[in-house]
Order: sequence, then structure tokens, then C-alpha cells
Amino acid sequence: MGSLIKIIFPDGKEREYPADVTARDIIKEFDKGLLKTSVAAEVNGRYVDLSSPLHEDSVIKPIAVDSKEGLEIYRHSASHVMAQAVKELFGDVKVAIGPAIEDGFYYDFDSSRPFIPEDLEKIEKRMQEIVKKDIRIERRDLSKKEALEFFGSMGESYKQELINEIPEDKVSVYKQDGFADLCRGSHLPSTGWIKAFKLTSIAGAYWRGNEKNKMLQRIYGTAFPTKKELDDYLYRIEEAKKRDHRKLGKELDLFSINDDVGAGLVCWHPSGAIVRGIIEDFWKKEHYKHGYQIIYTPHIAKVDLWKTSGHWDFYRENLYSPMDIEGQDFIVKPMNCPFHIQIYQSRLRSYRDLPIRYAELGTVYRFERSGVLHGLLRVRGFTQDDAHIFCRPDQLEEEIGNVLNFTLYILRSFGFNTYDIYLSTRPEKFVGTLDNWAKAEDALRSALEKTGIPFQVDPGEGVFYGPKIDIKIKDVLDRAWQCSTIQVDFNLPQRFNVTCRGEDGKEHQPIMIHRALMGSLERFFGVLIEHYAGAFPLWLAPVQAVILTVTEKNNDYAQQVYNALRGHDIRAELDIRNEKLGLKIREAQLKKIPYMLVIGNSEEEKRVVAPRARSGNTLEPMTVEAFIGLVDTTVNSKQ
RNA sequence: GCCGGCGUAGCUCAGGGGCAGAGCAGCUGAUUCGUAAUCAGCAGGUCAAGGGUUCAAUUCCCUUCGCCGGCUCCA
Repeated sequence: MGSLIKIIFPDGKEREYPADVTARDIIKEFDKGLLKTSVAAEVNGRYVDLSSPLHEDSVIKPIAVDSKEGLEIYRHSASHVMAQAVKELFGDVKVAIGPAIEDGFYYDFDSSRPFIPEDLEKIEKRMQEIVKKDIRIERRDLSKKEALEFFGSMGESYKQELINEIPEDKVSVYKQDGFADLCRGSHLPSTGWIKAFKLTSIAGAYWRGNEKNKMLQRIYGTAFPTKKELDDYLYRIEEAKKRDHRKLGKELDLFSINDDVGAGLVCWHPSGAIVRGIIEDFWKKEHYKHGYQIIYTPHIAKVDLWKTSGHWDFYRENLYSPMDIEGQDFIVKPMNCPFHIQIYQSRLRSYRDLPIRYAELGTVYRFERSGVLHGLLRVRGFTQDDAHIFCRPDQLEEEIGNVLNFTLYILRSFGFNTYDIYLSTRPEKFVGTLDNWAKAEDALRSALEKTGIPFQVDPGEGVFYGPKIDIKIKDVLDRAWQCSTIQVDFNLPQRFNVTCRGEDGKEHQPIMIHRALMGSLERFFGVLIEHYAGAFPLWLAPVQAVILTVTEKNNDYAQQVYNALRGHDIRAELDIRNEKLGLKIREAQLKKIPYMLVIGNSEEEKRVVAPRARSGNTLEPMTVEAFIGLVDTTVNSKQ
């Protein structure tokens, strides 16, 4: 008291203040208007409440409600308001944790009675009341002992458990009315700040994410600074649902997953199969170009193969049970690698032969727990675009670089230009030598750096047998799906005793690289459907053009046009039904067919077609040859 | 696997202890039509499956299967 501290403003100016000045006072003096939009302040790199007194020389920066940090604070306070509402409405609940998340917030409760959807409305209503009361949110710093007693007296055992794990002596508690929560902060000044929120769903969630613990009830919600932003968000969610590949898959007749067949097993319908066929053809052509050899291997094999590989021990949970064939156990394959190794080992290999790159569109089956299945994105049977590269240590870096560039080239061909890339390094349990790991990690890292694309390192997240690069693609609901993976493997070559004859005439062990570019065709197709909202670009579209007649009088000419297109390998359909043009266009539009070729009397007279693009644009009438040329150019550019 | 919700015609969905409903799609007929729905008629069902309660179950209860939202898991 009496002493002064030096404050550095956001604009760099300095001024002195008494030592108990609050962040609010300073921001107010700096810019009064700013106070209305600031939810907290960043002081010396730490977030503090506006009401916190500053005790030392500080660099201060207001946190705006619409900044990333501000929104997080805003939502975190919204989750506290929800918890208060729940505690008020349902007396016997205990609170667990309630953070802000990417699109909103959640809070986990331990409640003897499960929440039902109607409860959400009740809770929302109570939240409105709490917001209306504009209750001050106050911070109190307590010693751990005080905090333990405080939460103990309320029976909040989860909070006690959390307190016990906090290393510092002091903890902070945020209070609003009778509700108090253990929380690092910071928070909004009062509940009245919360303008727009909505509770979205109820779900079970294990305490601390561990399935051995009790399952709690989680309520998800979201909050935005304005009603408009909330509405926009909810609208975006609705729009995203329209792109859901499960919905579009049915509407566009692309695939089905049928109870009678079994959960997680995909049937590709003709239209979906055409897209898959095009993807596969493209994939094969590019693999030959990039020095791969394409192979085929069986769907079942003796279980011993997977005992040797180690999968039988490590991943038994995910393998289907063996079937007895003439007294020997066979299983349906969960991976392709052992077969590729067998092919490698079918004769003696020289170091001169390496690298050997075997690629296969291999269909594998893995048991996934029923709760995790999800359309095409998480299934029990799928086709990997798999490859195994056997190379010498000195070839590793170049091979990884090639694979990475190849992957990006393929993904870009399908219109995917942004990804999340992760480099996972050596975990605690690992096989192979430290030296090899270091070399492999360096090879992966340097290959990634050469692409210039940002990536994230996940320390210790590698598989036990080697480091890896994962590339994730985001779907429209912003869920990230792993497609591409590049993994170095020191383990399998050892287990199968994979060797090559070296320059010195002795046996050497090559390194194996596992890689999948699209991951699985099923998942990739699912992501593709959502990416394009079912409106596939011309080169992938199951039907590229449909010929629509105005009346039956034009049938003969329409048939000639159809034959011409078919003759040029254009996937065309002929709609000569006795229906009005408007209906035919509507139906073609709903099927998302790229081009509709309208043929009436005037087109027939001039021997032309009148194309209408999927966008709704009508093009100038053109000859069939001109249209074929247009299709060829567009297909070649993959637009 | 766990928590919650759901399962009715090919699709989207309403209904509800006492004869099972609509729209679209389908079929038949009429209509010959110019850029997102022509009109009329007909047909369509073990109400997911199995068990229980009841005079009576599609409806209420239990089990199983599947789907949806999460959790956990994901070589």
C-alpha cells in the first residue's frame, strides 16, 4: 500500500499506479469502450479476472469476448451457469468437471437420476433466470485445506479428488450465489454477460475418461456473444447434417449397411461402385507411375502368420475368431503386411533389389466395438490402399519423402488441400535400437519439413514398432478423420527375419515402411461424399450427363446423342420418360448430375444439345462433339 | 463394451391398450408438355425380433439386434 507499480498498456505506454489497482481500472482508463467487450485481461502472459488487483509491474492486454481466449472464458462461465442451474434444479447431483471445448462447453454430473431431453429445456430456462439476475462471479483464493473442507462440506467428492492432485498450495474458487466451483479461471465479471446459449445434447462420459471409473452424465451446450452468432452456428450444424454421408449415401443410392448383413459391413451400390472403380483405377495408374508393384493376397490365412507378426498377442481384441479348416486355425485377415513379407521372402533378395514397393488394395476385417461404428467412417470390413516398402537404412529418408509427396498429390487430386499432420515419436515401450529410432524420426521430420506444410509433433505417441506420420482430413462437422498414415517398422522385419544379401555378401535386415494414402476406401469415400456434399466433380460423378427430352417426338435424336456420348466413354443416361421437362430437371438436379442435356424440337433441328449445368447455369446450345470436348477437358483437369 | 435416445409402408415421418395413417416413391391410365414437382385411380405393413403383463399389445415391461449422440478404444 502506498507503493506504486508500473503498468505497460496495450499500446506500449507506461504509467504508474497504486499497487492494488485492478485490471478493470486500467482498461477503463485506457479506453472506456473496451470495458464493454473485454471479458478478462492478460497480465504478464497470465489470464486474470477484471476485478483482480495487480500487485507488481505488469504488461496488460484486454481479452475481447470475440477473441479465441475470450470466447473460451465466456463459454467456461456459461458451463458454470449450467452447473448452477442443474444444482438448483436437481438437488442430489455432484459436479465433476466442466470446461469450454472447441464449439461450446460441457459439464459432467454424477446424478442418481439420468437426465432426459426434456430436462435440457428446464435447465436452459433456469440458466436464463440466472443470467437475468446478473450475479457477480467472485474469485476466492483458498488454501488446499480450506478448499477440501469447503467442498467436503458440500459433499463434492469429485472436487476433492481434483484438489488433492493440484501441486500448488493455493487453489481458486469461483462463486456465484450459492454455487461455487473449483476453477483456475478466469471468468466473466457476472452472469449477465452471457447473451446467447443453447444446450445441445446429453451423453454418458467416464469420470476422467477412464472406462474403469463411474460413468457420469455429460450435458453439452454452446454459447456465443450474440444471438446471431448462435443462430449462425446452429444453422451451420443443420447444413452440415445435410452433407452427412449416411444421408447422402441413401439418397444418392451409393451404398448401404444392412442389419441382415451385419453392422459395420458395407455394400457398395452401382453408383458408389462406379466412384470406387474410378478411384481404384486412378490409384493403380499412379502407383505404377511411382514405382510400386501391385499384388493380391488372400482374405484368410493360418493364424500362425499373425502369431509370428505379433498381432495375435497385441491385438487379439480386434481379430475375428479362428475357423477350423481341416484341423488348422485360420483367421480372416486384419492386415496385409504378413502376406507382403511372404512375397518378399519368396526368393533371395539382393541389396540391389531395394527398395521394393508392394501395393495392394487389400480388404481386411477388424472387430470394432459396436458403439464406435459410424457409417463408412468406422466399419468392420474395409479395403486399405496399402503398401509396404522394403528399403535399406540409407534409402529411408528418400523413400519417406517420396511417400509424403505422393500422398499429398493424391489427396490434392481429390480436392483436399488442408490437413492436420502429426509426427508421432518414440513411446516408452518400443522395439528396435535408439539409434534406428533417432534416424527414422529424423527422416520423417526432415521429409515433413521439406514439404513446407506445418505439422504437429506428438511426443511418445508413436507405435511400439516405429515412428509415424498421420494425416487427418476434416469432415464438414469438423470431425478429423485419419486417412493417410506413414509408419516406419523395425519390428516385423525382425519377427519374420526379413533379410537381403548386402554388398558384403552377408545378410542384412531391411527397414519396412507401411503406408496408406487414402487409408481405407470406405472411409475415404465417406469423407469424399461429405466434402463434395454428394455433388462429385465430373471425373468422379457416377452419371456425368443425362439427356432430357422435351417430348417423345425427340426420342430418336436423343438416342443418337446418347449413343455418341456412350461411344466416347461418357457416363450418360437417357431420360425419355413421358414426363414434363421441369420434373426431369428436378430429378436430375436431386441426383446431383453435373450436366443435363435438354433436347427439344429446336435442338433437334439444329443438331445440337442445350446443356444445363448442375449449378443451374444454362450453357449456349452446342454440338455433341463440342460437349464431348468440354467433358474431356473437365475430366482431365479433375475439376 | 458403457450412458442416453430411437426403431411404424421403399423413403421421410404422424399416431397410440380395442379395424394401421399421411406425403413422396411404386403400379395403372390420361396428358405430349422448354429448364426444380401434370392429373386421377390402385396397391403397399408380422408397427425391428423374441418373451412377458392383459379379455385384448404396434402401444406397457424385459431381453436381443440395429441405428443416432457421446464416452472408451482405434495396428
